[in-house]
Amino acid sequence: MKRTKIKDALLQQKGEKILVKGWVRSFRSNRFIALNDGSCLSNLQIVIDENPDTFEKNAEILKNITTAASLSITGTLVESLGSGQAVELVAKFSDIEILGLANPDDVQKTILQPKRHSLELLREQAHLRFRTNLFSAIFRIRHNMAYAIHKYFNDKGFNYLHTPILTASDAEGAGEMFRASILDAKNPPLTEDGKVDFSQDFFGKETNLTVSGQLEAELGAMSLGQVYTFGPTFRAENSNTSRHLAEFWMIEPEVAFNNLTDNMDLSEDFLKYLIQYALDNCMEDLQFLLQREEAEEKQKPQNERNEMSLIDRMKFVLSNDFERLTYTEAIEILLNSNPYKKKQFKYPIAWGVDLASEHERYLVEKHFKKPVILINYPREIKAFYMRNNDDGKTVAAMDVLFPGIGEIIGGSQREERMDQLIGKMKDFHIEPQSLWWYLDTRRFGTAPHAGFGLGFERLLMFVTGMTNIRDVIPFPRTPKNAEF
RNA sequence: UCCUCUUUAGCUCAGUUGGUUAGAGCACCUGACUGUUAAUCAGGGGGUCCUAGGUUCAAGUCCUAGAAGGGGAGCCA
Repeated sequence: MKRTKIKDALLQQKGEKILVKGWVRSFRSNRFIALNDGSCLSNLQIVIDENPDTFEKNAEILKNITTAASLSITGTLVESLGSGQAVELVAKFSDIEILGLANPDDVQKTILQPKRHSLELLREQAHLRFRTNLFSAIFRIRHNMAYAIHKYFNDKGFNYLHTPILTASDAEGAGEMFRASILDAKNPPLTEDGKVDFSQDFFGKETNLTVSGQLEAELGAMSLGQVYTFGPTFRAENSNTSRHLAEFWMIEPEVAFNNLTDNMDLSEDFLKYLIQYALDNCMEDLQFLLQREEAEEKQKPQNERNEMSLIDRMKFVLSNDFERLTYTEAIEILLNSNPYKKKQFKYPIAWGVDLASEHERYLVEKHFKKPVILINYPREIKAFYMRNNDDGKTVAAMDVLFPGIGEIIGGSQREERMDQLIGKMKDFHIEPQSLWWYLDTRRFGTAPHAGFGLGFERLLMFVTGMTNIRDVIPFPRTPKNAEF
């Protein structure tokens, strides 16, 4: 018989004989097995239809139906007599095959033991946390969001571009990089002036893991028109926060002939599509996350609680236009704000200084109370490739700020004018020759274009309501942590 | 990297002014249990008090250094 997934079994006609396989979540009264196979959040209840006088004869199998064991069971689907579920599967001992044992003494030492665990402990056992309701829900949603991203871009005629993960360009300015090398770490070959001789390394030059696929994506966009990347990204920054990972996944669309307004429109439409997709396709898991969040919120003091629930926050973003304003306007608002007047901000506010997260949070969570797109930042505080505005002071940058998360998207219209671009590179102490291939796109039929980077895990934080980024990626890499 | 808090049983935590044999709930083990929903009831086992020094007659408790983790900040997505 072919295996039926529990997700489908729960919808199937009563009276049918089916085969299911999965892992035991709990076993009660020598009779009721809660079986989960990951196809959905819900368990299937197996009811063992035997008299107690058969127990002795089947002691071996009875003993081995323990939390976390894997089973294969054939049985008949019937209407449930209990109140917790609509249907259940009735089976005899002879219908149950133990596929994999789980010793209760050992299970007890893991998060598989059927009780509530802290997120910190679950993180330490990331290899087992998939087996929990919470993390199976999160990673089903993660899959659905990844799929929705590809679907969105495919439906809009974008091309998925695989930009390199190993890269020799060191001028992107997006952060500290991880070196990729096969040289002997203890005794690397040295040049005459005592530096590491990377000419003897695998690529014949110093290479690193990518911090962004943007520059290469621009090259693709200059022919394919619209491209996007979706891949791992590596930052060797010593960031110890709930919003940063050393290895994370980033989506970077890049569109020829788009200006900053087009770019804002794309980012807003894209985010709304993804949130709508989650509501349309992940409701069972979202309901579970909602209930979990509500239980958590009850533990907190009133003033720290969310004003809106998870699903309400998602619907709220869908039904409101993102607030679009310039950096200069944002500074004005902040200078006129109550917290500024009462000297409640820790960091200074002045034109030319980057906004601190307390300022961004004020704008998003207090002033506008919805997602905000900030544009036209001072040129000195943004990357070299962002297009100079005509005022001579600002660049066509945009940051999309979300409540509770901060910057979820960073992007810009790119500088397409060769002279301006070279001028900017010099200002930022980047040797133009090192990016000769990038500059070539401006030599041969240059065109206005724009793009942005979306942090995949930050999106997932918003969609799942998880407040630590380490809980929305299977195996988080952070300073001092690369287990599994 | 900075600020701050935490580290005691498998887990979550209590542990008084430094003082006898370090406790609870859950989990686990043994037994009971055919309509349970993280089942329930009875009994039982289980400790490198984060690590290394130090003070003291005596340290889970006080001091110094370090490690790991949480929260916040910087950097950013």
